[in-house]
Amino acid sequence: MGKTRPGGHAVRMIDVARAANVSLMTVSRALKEPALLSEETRKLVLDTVRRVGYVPNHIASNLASARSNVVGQIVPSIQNSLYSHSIKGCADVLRTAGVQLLLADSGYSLEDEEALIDAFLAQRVCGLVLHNTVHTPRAAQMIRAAGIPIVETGDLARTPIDMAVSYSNFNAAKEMTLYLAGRGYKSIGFVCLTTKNNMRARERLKGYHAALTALGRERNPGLVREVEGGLTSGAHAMVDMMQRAPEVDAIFFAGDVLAVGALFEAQRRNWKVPERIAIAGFDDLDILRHTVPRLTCLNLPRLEIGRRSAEALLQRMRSNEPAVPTKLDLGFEIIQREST
Amino acid sequence: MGKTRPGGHAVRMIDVARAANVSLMTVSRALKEPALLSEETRKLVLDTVRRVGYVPNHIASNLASARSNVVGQIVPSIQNSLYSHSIKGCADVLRTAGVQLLLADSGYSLEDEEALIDAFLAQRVCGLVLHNTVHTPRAAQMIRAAGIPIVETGDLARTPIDMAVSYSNFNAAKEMTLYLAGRGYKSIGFVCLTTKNNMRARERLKGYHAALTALGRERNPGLVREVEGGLTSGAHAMVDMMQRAPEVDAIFFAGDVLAVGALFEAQRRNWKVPERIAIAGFDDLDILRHTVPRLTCLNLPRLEIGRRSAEALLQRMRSNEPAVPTKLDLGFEIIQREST
DNA sequence: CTGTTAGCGCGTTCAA
DNA sequence: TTGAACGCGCTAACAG
Repeated sequence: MGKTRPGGHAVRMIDVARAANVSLMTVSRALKEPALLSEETRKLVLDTVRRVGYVPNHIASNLASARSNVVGQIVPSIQNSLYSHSIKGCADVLRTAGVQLLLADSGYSLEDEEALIDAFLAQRVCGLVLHNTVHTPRAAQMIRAAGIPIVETGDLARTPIDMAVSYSNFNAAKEMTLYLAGRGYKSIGFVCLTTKNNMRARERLKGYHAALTALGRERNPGLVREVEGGLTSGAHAMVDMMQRAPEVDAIFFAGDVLAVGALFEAQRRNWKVPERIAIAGFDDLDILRHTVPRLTCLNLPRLEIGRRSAEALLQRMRSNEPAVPTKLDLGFEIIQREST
Repeated sequence: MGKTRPGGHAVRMIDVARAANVSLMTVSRALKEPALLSEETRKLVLDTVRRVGYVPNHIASNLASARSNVVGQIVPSIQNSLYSHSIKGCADVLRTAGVQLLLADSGYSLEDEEALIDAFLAQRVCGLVLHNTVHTPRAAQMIRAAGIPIVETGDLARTPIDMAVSYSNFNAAKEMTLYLAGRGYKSIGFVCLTTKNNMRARERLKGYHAALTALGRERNPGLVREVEGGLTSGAHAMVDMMQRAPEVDAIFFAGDVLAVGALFEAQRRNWKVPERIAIAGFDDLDILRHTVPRLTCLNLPRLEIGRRSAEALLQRMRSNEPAVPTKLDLGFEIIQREST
């Protein structure tokens, strides 16, 4: 693709050196190891750098030093606000360390993820953050072969490739189900995203089932729905479930904005929440705090996951320690509001 | 930062060449210009590439060819869903061209934007997308000096540094105001984000005023509020305005989720919308289609702006044309719903 | 069609 | 504290 400078020649380090009447290495040091130079020389060089408008060439620097200052992050969807919190956390921490963020979304596809990992490795990223704990065999193998630190988020991987930073979808779904039971709901419905190709949804469903088992309740297929994302899906799932299983008194929407969609539908139909039907959501989206009634949900450490992932990468990069697999469970909390 | 391969040596192009018993250039060509090779050689090389697990080193490639395949994008906020649509559009188009996206957020600060531009130029990005039409003098000068294509979005810049792809905030705000007047509202309030340091908010306010002038109405400071972002701000602004200027019959919330916050507040207070107060929003957030009542708003081509920005960059990169300043106005539309 | 030569801009290493 | 030589992994330009 594009020539870096169609318009002319960039100022190189050697140009600065000549302009300041020092060697190239002195310029290099003034920029990277200023302590090694006399104050006089350092000042001269840095002034010259500014005067001639020199912009360091990290790409050459990276090649020469066999290091990189770019981290790659792959999320299922850039537009989904849940992931943007992780991205933000990651970007913030990386920035303070002078590391750049290469971003891409996989569209929930393992094949696309593999292609992106390929591309990122070709860019010689010095670390990787994946919102995924399942990968194609080739992807996993490439990452291992690259020997760079990598953090898997999105769920607590049983056997991380390298490191894992997340909460447990299983536990979160289980605890919320138990919590609803504790508030007296006898027939708790469960709605999640399609579990096919979505390990996180699968874990949540398992957690729901585990809670039923713990409660000594029967599984009832009529109380479970797998749907696509979106406000409309949540609305449909609720209406449908209440028709086919009229005994349902609470629904736990374990995904995205499903709960909000259901709540709006209830408003439209003038169904009282929680009297007629109780609703609980998964993520603490901003909006859940402002609906009428406000929605009970889980509070997941999305931003913190991004931050801690970046920190884990940076630490591993600095201390060239061997890749000791590490799991970091950041937990979650249940937020009680008026909808349950 | 991190060594690229703490664990061992990467397979280089020369290793592939030796394994396949050809010259290094033949490997390079098999990867970049396969048409130049005999089918036999090409197949041999590509097989070897796979067999030895070679991952191209774009960083070396970029250095040698003085090209880059990374585009940088800077948005005010990564978490704001408005911008994530632009990011998505940009990322999608770039991906099909094999170009990567370096992302960062400026936090609405010009100084931070300047620092990021610095960092991106050091990474030798081959193009830049900025959601901003105002920059520090040094930032603008650095960009020009770098000679790379750049797209400014977020508003239609009067004099773009290079190219501009956007809608006009001025026109959008003006048209919506006129539209509300056309629906019979006599006293139209206006709420926007703090205009200090925010050219887009400023343009919207100007558009509102221009509409009043066109309508032959007086400006009334009691009908204008500048607030911080957030659902709560919208709610407060509405309540406050209705107390101090009881004649207000419609409020145009020209920013973010302000309108949603106001609507929720109205629900809480049992104020009928639009009978007691009409509410119009700026962006067509997903949720505006699902509230009760659904919200009238503008539909802005956020995704398309990202896509077209990326396309503009790619085109400029391919044809080494001189930097002819270009403006692309993608327009907007008004979506009438029940709230007005 | 394939190979050879000469760098890209910088950091590492060693010498002064 | 400073400098010179060499090479990172790859591509451009030219030769065969």
